[in-house]
Formats: sequence, C-alpha cells, structure tokens
Amino acid sequence: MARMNPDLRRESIVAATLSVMQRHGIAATTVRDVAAELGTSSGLIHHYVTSMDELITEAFERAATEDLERAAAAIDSGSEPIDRLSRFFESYTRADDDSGMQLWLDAWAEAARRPALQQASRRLNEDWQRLLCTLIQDGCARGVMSSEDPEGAAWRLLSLLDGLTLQCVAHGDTVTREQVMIWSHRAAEMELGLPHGTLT
Amino acid sequence: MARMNPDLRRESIVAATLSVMQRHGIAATTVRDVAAELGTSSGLIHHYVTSMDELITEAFERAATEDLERAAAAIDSGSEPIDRLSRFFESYTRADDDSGMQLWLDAWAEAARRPALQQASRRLNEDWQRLLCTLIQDGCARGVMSSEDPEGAAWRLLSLLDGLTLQCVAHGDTVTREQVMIWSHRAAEMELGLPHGTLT
DNA sequence: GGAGTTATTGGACAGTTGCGCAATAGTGAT
DNA sequence: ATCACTATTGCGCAACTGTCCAATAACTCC
Repeated sequence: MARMNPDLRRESIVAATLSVMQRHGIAATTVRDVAAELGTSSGLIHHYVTSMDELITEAFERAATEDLERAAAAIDSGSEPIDRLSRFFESYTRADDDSGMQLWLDAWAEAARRPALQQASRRLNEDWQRLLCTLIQDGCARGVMSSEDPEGAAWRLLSLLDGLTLQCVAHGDTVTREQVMIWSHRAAEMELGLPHGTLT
Repeated sequence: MARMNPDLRRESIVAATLSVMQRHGIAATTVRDVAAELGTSSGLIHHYVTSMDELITEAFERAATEDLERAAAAIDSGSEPIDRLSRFFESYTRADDDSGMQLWLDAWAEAARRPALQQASRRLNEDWQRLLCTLIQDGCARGVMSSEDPEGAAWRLLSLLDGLTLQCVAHGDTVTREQVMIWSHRAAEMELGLPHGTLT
C-alpha cells in the first residue's frame, strides 16, 4: 500500500473501523476486518493504535460526536425556541438512518464489557441531554416554554425518544417512525406547557 | 457427573446458560462457561443442543418469559386497577435489577443481526406492552383511569421506562433508580388522567 | 546518487471459540 | 449376569481473536 501521511492514515483507519462497525456491529469488529476494509495489512492498525478497544471507542466517539454537532448546527439555524425544538426532534429521528441508532444499541450493550466505551457513551449521552436542556432553559427564559425541572425534562424526553426508536430499529415495526414523531412531539408539548399541535 | 434424566438435564443446561448470560452478557457466553457453571464437561452441552445460537436464544426466551410471568402474577395479586398499575412498575423496575436489563440491552443490539433472537425479543416486548395495555383498558372500563389510546399509552410508558432504565444500567448513574421510579410514575399519572401522587 | 527515517508488511504467537467424536460409564431390561 | 442403550467424558480440530515484531520498502534530506 502507498505510504500515507500519518494523520490522514489514522483518519482513514478510524473511518474504516466505523464502517465495519456499522456493518457487523461493535462486538464483531476485528482488526483483520478493518485492515481488509482499508486494503492494508493488519499489522498497520497497531502501528497507529495501541489496542482494539481504543480504536472502537474512538470510532464510536467520532460518529456520535458528528451526529451531535450536526444536530447542534441544525438547531442553531433556527432562532425561535419552538423552531429550535422542532429541529432537535427532526435531527434526532432521521428516518433514513438506522445505522446511527444501531451503533448506540451496540454501545449501550457493550458498555458493561468495555470501560473506555462506557465512558464515551456516557459522556455523549450527557452531551445530548445538555443540548436539549439548554434549549429548554432558553425557551423558558424567553417565556415560550415552561418547566419546573429542565434537567429532568431533557432526560425524560430523550429517554422516551430512545425507548421508542429502539423498538423501530431492533424490532422492525412494533412502533412506526411516524408514531415516534407524533408521540415525542406530544410528550414535549405536555412537558413544556405548549399548546397541542405546536410542534409540526 | 451423575447421569441425569434427559429432560431435566436439558432444563439445567438452559438454566445454567441463563445465569452465565446474566453475569457476562450474551456476547460473552461460551460453551465452556456454561459447562463450568453446570459442573460438567463441555461436550455434554452439544449432546443436547445443536448450536450455541440456539441455546442462547432459548435461554433468553426463557428468562424474559419468566420475568413476564412473574410480573403478571404480581399484578394479579392486586384487585384495584391503580394498585395493579403500581405493582406493574414495581416488578418492571425490579426485573431491571441489573442483570435482567443487561440481557435486554444485548438482545436489542443483536436483534438486527440474529433473526431468531429478534423474533423472541420482539414477541416478548409486545407481550409486555399487551400486559400493560390490558391493565390500562381495565382501569378505563372501571372508570378509574382515562385514555384515548391505551395501545399507544402502553408503548409510551414502556419506552420511557426502557429509555430511563437503560441509562441506569449502561452508564451507572446518569439517571438514578429513584428518578426512574418517580418520573415513570408521574408520566403514568399524566397519561392516564390520575391525580398527582396517586402512585406510591 | 546515498543515508536515515518510518510507514507498511506478513507472519508468529498464545489465547480463545464452537463443534465433533471415539471412548467410557451409568442404567434398566432380560 | 449380560445385554443394549445412551448420558457423559475429555480431548482434538480448525478457525478465529488481539498483539507483537523483524523485515521490507517508500519517502525525505543531504
């Protein structure tokens, strides 16, 4: 394989790892699979990464961070709190993308066995909660939302969303994507004192 | 090891598999672990079971079914709908002790890649939903609860519970067990038109 | 050009996995 | 007591895993 700039190479290794993870799942991602995906030898991976656990954690972290940043950007393109909330839901439940949620399912399951992954998963979950929480606090400060407990409200809405989406992704159609959207909108309206139908 | 009645032996193998699964998770359950748990040779397992996949699926199915039956029994020991609902929450969050929930996390993650496991996981999830749904419908029929959509209400409450408990089990204490209890009680009260504080 | 650096290779290693199979040893019937 | 039956053994096998390492080859600088 052609010699490559170390930074780019590391980048490409993480990217290859991510795509293997999405195809086979975190538990079934091996050094050799990553090397094959990359078209290099397996030894190369350990020249850039000290352990497989570290690599998997980094790949997950990267994917989840990108999702989070994409959501934050989508939210920031709206100015009104209600609009921003709407954008939050929209970016959280991307209908075309099962792989994102599947990655989270893998991460939650593997967290018990991989301390590094657990730490990353936990941190990113908290980041999502914080994103929603500040959005709610902003809405309250501007007087268009009301909540006695924005922290808790964020956890409740996020958990409802996770629990519902989980059914979609893991079981096919026990719960439909449309129901996830409608029900989480309704929950947010009740939780934040919004008139029914406020969220599209 | 003493010779044993084939039916009992098969039973004991599934039971041993289950306890290993609860301790180490689905992905980390091996033939040799099960044999060690049982105190027999590893070869014996394959004398009763054609593949490891089959054994794991069967053990998961058994575990979840037992949890479900335990919950149903706990509910049936109450007569008033509110009391029965209270018992439902109690048995659901206790089943999530830790080991039980880890099993579900593993199952949800693996479901997309293992059809047999997906089928079992899906069926059991739907059973839980049905249990809660009939409980709600009963409460409505007796005039102590109100819901326009018992089916959906059951999915929403269950998913909230799953999402919250998931945080407890996967991440330690992002959300505490007490919060799970309080928040899901509150959600049920709002969802079913019960006065605040109705559920203990 | 040649020399030094280092990205890359491909295989060795010790560990694990699910599974198969000949041999052994209980068990009940005759 | 001898038989057929089969539960049980424990090892062997091939395939896989993460990790490591000497050899190689590509690149930069002089």
